[in-house]
Amino acid sequence: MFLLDSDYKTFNDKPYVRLILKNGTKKEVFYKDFEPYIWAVCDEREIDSKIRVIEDITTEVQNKSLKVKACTIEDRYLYGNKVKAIKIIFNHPSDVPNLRKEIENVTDIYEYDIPFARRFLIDKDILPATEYNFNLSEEGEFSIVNDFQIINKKKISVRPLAFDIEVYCKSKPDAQRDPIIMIGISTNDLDRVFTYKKVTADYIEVVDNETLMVKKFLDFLQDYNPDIIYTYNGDTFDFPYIYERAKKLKISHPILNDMRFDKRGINDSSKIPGMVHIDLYPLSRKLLSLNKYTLENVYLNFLGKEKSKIYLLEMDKFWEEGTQDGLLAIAQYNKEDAIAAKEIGEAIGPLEIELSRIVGQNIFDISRMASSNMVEYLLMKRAFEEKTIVPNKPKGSEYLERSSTSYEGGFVLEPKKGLREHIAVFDFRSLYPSIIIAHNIDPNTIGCDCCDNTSPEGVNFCLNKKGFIPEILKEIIQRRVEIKNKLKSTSDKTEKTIYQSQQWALKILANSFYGYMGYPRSRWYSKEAASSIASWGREYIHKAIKIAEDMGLNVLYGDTDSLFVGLGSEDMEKSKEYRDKVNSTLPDFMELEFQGYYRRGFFVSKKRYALIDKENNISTKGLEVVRRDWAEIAKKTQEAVLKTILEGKGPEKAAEIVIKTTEELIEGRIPVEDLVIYTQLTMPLASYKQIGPHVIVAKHMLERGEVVGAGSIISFVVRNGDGMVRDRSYDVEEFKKAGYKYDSDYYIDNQVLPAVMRILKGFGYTEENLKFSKHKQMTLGDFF
DNA sequence: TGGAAGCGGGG
DNA sequence: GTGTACGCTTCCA
Repeated sequence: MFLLDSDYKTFNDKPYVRLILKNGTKKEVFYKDFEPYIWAVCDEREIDSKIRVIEDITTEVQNKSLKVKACTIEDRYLYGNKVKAIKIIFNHPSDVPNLRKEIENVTDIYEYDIPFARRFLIDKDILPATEYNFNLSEEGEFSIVNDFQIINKKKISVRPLAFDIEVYCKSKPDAQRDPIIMIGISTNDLDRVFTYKKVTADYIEVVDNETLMVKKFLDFLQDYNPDIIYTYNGDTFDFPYIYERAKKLKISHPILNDMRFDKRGINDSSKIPGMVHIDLYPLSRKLLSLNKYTLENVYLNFLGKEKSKIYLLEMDKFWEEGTQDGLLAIAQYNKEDAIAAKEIGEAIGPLEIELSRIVGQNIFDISRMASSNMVEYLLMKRAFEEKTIVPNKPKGSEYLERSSTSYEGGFVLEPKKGLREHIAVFDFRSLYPSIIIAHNIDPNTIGCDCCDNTSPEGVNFCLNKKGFIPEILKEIIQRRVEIKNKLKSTSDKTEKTIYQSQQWALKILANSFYGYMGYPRSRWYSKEAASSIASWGREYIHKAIKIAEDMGLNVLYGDTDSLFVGLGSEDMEKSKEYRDKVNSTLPDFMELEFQGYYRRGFFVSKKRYALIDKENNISTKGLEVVRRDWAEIAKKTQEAVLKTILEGKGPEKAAEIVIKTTEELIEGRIPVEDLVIYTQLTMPLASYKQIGPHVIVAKHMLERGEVVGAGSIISFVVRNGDGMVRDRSYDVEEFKKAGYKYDSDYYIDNQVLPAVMRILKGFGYTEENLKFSKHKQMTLGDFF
């Protein structure tokens, strides 16, 4: 049996930890005797009197009087020192925030903000997604956990389901108005699409109306009872939409009662207890480095697969017309989206499971946690084992102070601009983790007189004192080495997937320790540690650059732990020679790795470059404009420029494209559709202090009786004339109806040129020589 | 120049 | 839920 998910429930004012266990089937069980607690530390001579004060604290909440349950004295460590700590035990987790303020007036407190169910996993040393023997007994209608033992088995089996909905809408989907037209499902057993207009295919099930379709889906979910639900953006779209729509349609269903929505600013989440919802959109953003995170793009770039496309307008039309072909096109698209989500889930899900097993927190939480947060839970688990009290998160003022003090990060070499051929890319393997271990960098090892271990920043770290963080990191690195060896020696496909995910999980964690110590919200924050790590890193990359230059190699660019070297030809021997030479000078634990060869590329400025490999795969960094607040003409022109240069046709050819576009703009030949800029109103109109074009346009639309407000996406075009841009902006309909002419200067100077200049700046072009001019005779010489 | 505001994915 | 939250870029004032 393994733990799939956990939380807690209250019965008769007492908290019970609820565990969802899986063993072929799912079982809900409870743990009775876990008590919420926090730590208090004060001068040892005052312990008894402080305890008496704490035990007397009473507070009223909703006519109920709250008191702490009990206090005990325990031996603990705090910041490396042995202390007698007061363990303050509470009756219920919600008593902690209610009594906390008053206790804080009496003495310093710790570990007051660790959620109850998470605390349970830490203290009881239960790893989710890991096989255990749970000894259960029945008490009335409840299953109670008596005890448990871990079984060392690496394989668990989970039952996934992915789904996706399609909505019929004219603008932004609104659950009060716009119906769901199809729901697609993909599992290991079947792929299915539910809809309610007549269309025939073996995977489609047609019901009478939307209400029955939604019910059918909810029934399916309940009957299939998946362990994991994969969606793409289900946190903020599919789940809330189904919920709202079901409410509107007056559907009642047990699944709806179980759904929970957690709105936390940017981090919304949707969940059904017992079914772990993994939203692949935020995960893809976290794990993959792409310049666009549409399902289509992730599917293509991560799995190398394509799926059928459909335009929103097309979908509306197909649904309205209701022809077999049209409906089939929507259904096919819907099905393939669900399949894509499932396949991406199968590639990423195992990683989340491994992270969950290593960090010791629920898969659901892990899939939504930033990696620095995972590091923190890992450290907290270890701290508990070592009887160490966890440091507090910074309070508001301290957080602000930490945020405002910056330190020098990695070294970034100013790139050699222009087009280059034969580029070898090298990376230091785990540069920062290696430094942390080698130099024993930890908030508690800072400052000693006994060791010769001072960072270029001037901070000394003791090598004789045990460093909590480097110890844990060392174990992670060692585990990863072992797993990579196992990976090499197995040919079993399932084992390979597991090892692959395990080593990926360990790599993510190892690489997050540096960021963790420099992250202002960390419990184990240390600016000295983080800045020292970075300073040692700079030293290593400088040495590697020096070696390249001594070998006569052309270092084109470098950033923190990577180097881009011009080889002059496709000289793999030279590349190897360089790598080996650097490695012979590095300490054992560190290694420069050859990452790849690119036949062509260019560097514009720090963090901005593009490369093309032998298979014509283009990778870019910091260049592309793919956001909706850029007009199509800017995106199109930029893409053409990028391709032209990387294909080796020369920047002159790219410049010609730009000049031609500006000419077409001036002559009014660009269709209005390519000039639309989309901007969302994020607040009520009255709240705006800075009035942008979209705000004015929205006001006009409102005056005309159109429904716009917070959340509306305003599309506008800029008209020619003088004055502020915002006073010349109109929504597309009005712009067309009035027969306005667009402002070519605006589109040239604020859209096309900034987009292409990101690239062409590196080739010596200025805005001026990319604009079409009737009077100017262009020659190559003008450009340089 | 600082700070306000928008972006992202989904249909 | 013992948790109040991103990281960057662009433009207005």
